[in-house]
Amino acid sequence: MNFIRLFGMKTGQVTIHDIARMLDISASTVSRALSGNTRISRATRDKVKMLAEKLNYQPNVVATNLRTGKSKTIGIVVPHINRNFFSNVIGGIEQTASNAGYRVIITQTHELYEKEVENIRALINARVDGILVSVSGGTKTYDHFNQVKKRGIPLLFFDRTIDEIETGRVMIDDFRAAYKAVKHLIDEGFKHIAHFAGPQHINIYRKRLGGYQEALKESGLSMNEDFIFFDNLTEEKGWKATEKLMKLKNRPDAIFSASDISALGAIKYLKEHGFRIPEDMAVVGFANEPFTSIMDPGLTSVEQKGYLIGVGVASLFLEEIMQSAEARQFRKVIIEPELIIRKSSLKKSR
Amino acid sequence: MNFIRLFGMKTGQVTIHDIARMLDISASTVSRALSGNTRISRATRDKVKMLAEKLNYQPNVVATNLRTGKSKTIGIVVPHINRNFFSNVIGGIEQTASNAGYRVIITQTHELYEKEVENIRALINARVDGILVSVSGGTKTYDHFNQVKKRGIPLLFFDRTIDEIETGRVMIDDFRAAYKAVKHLIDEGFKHIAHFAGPQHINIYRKRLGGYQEALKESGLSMNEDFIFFDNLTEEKGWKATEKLMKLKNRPDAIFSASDISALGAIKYLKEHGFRIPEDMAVVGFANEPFTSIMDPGLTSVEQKGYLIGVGVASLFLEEIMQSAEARQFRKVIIEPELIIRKSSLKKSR
DNA sequence: ATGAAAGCGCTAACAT
DNA sequence: ATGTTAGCGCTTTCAT
Repeated sequence: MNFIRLFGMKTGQVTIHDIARMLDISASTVSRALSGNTRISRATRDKVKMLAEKLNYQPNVVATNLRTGKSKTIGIVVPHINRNFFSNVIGGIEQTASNAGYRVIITQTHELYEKEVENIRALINARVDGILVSVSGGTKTYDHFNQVKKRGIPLLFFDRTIDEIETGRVMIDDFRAAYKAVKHLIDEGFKHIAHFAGPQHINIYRKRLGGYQEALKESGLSMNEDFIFFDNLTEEKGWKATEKLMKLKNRPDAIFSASDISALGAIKYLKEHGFRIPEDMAVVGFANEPFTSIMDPGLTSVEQKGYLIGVGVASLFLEEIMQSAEARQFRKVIIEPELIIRKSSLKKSR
Repeated sequence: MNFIRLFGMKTGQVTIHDIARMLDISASTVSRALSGNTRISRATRDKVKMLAEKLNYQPNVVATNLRTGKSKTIGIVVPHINRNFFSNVIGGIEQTASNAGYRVIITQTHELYEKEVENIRALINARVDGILVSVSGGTKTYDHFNQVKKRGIPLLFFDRTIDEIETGRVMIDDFRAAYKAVKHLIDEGFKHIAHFAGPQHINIYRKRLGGYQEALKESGLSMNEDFIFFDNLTEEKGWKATEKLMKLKNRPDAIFSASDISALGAIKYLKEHGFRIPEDMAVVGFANEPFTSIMDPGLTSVEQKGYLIGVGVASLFLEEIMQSAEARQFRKVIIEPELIIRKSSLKKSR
């Protein structure tokens, strides 16, 4: 039984030892030749590279990861992978990460705290080099995040962040986004602006309400409590809220909705009841969902720059990993939102 | 210098050796106790588990992967991660995979052959246990796929497949989808049906044209060459094609478009020129993009069941990995498409 | 029921 | 410029 083992038996794949044996040199020399950086003779390097090519050698990065303690992998945790905004963010992360030689593992929480804890644990076990999180709606305690930090793994938040935990983070300025949207309506000449504000225990919705109030205040417009709704931001709730608004004695002339989908509900109600948009009622949404450009009239909305957020948070990660754990400073990047103006909010003739 | 090393120094994380040392037993016993399956005394198992818990031990899966030659990871290759259809597929894969203890690495090709080759190589190097691919538009040669098979890594295709390579695959029946759509129009009483067919070098578009033809033939309706367009399926091309159709002496009374977006172009043209939908012209699209349900009138379209395709291809992978490489048989799963009927195609009064 | 030892494939400190 | 050696953390035979 004296076969010369030519290929790794388990995997059936070529290893540096195979190459070493065939060239009668040591494995470390092969390793050096392939990584290129160490001093090695031109001749052996060429020999090694050619043979590696010929045998179609592919390095086992699992072994490298174990040896070096790095995985060149980033873990992502999002509520839903297939929500337009998040898949744009993921696209941005993937692009930036892969340019820097990192792979990306994606997990979703479905807004469940338990799933989030489990995903974080799995990513730690996989020894990812960093974890990028948009926090689930159901998250109450933060121990799992502190675990990540305690282990020295870079943790970054995007979009849905937690103030209590010190990390790098990237988000859009919801206050300013709302301010811009309402200011635009005011500039167009609308004076009685309603707001679908959403549940106020959620951070971003509070900020959007704040921006709405600020814009009104700044322009000396009064706030009308009957004009503000705190329902969930569904299409149906948008429809119903609009119904209520239109039955008031003093109707508003514009709606700023904190979500596109409830803005859609509003528009459906208005159309069904023969009101003209924007003449009888202007509408502005939030998120710039693909359908907003397709509706008739087009729905003015706030673009949240998902792709840019992804690029930003991945870049922050790359920055952070360059620094020693002690030198780390947690940068906060606020992305300026953009108001995409369409017909649903244009009063002035142009 | 006689410190007892308590924790792995590189990673700063607890290992089975730390636990072994503290309990004065061997690492293999710890390993057994934690994996649970081998015969071990109840007492030691409990001791080990409690200490592991207390120290918050997290197994290093990289080490396990190296040792076992498996990574419990599936690689996915798609053209674009943030296209609605693909992100639904990915959602289905992620769900199914994570239930079976697999993680998922996602890569995108942006329809580029070179990117596809590179991604496949990276996934091989990462020693993923399987690779699930929806082939890029730019792919001309198949050597990179054969590499995967040669290495014994399960390879599966979904949606965009390659007939020349023997693999498990999951897709929808495009022929039947088109047939159903056109049959529906015929049943509604439309007799002169145009088709935005798309570039015919692409598999699925040929099949859709086939289904269109079959439905016409079966109903004894004649085909009119002026009614078929082979342009790219953009909104603009849909608009222009419709313009041409409406200027014909013998106009069609319905359009079946192989994509929603060009159907949208058609609808925009029709609305802008005062034609009523579906009275003057019925329209059916393909893909059931979110906007189809939001338009007015709603656009009848073919639902491609992305989530189901994801579940299907992940399940096929799990099946395949149970079998020895020799016993493998490549199952082909065809998902029955569903026609989502909305107002844009309803002639009969109801 | 438990331990000793070997090794997955790679890298890197230390030699020469 | 190259080889030797050790070890990343785990699993798994082979002993006892």
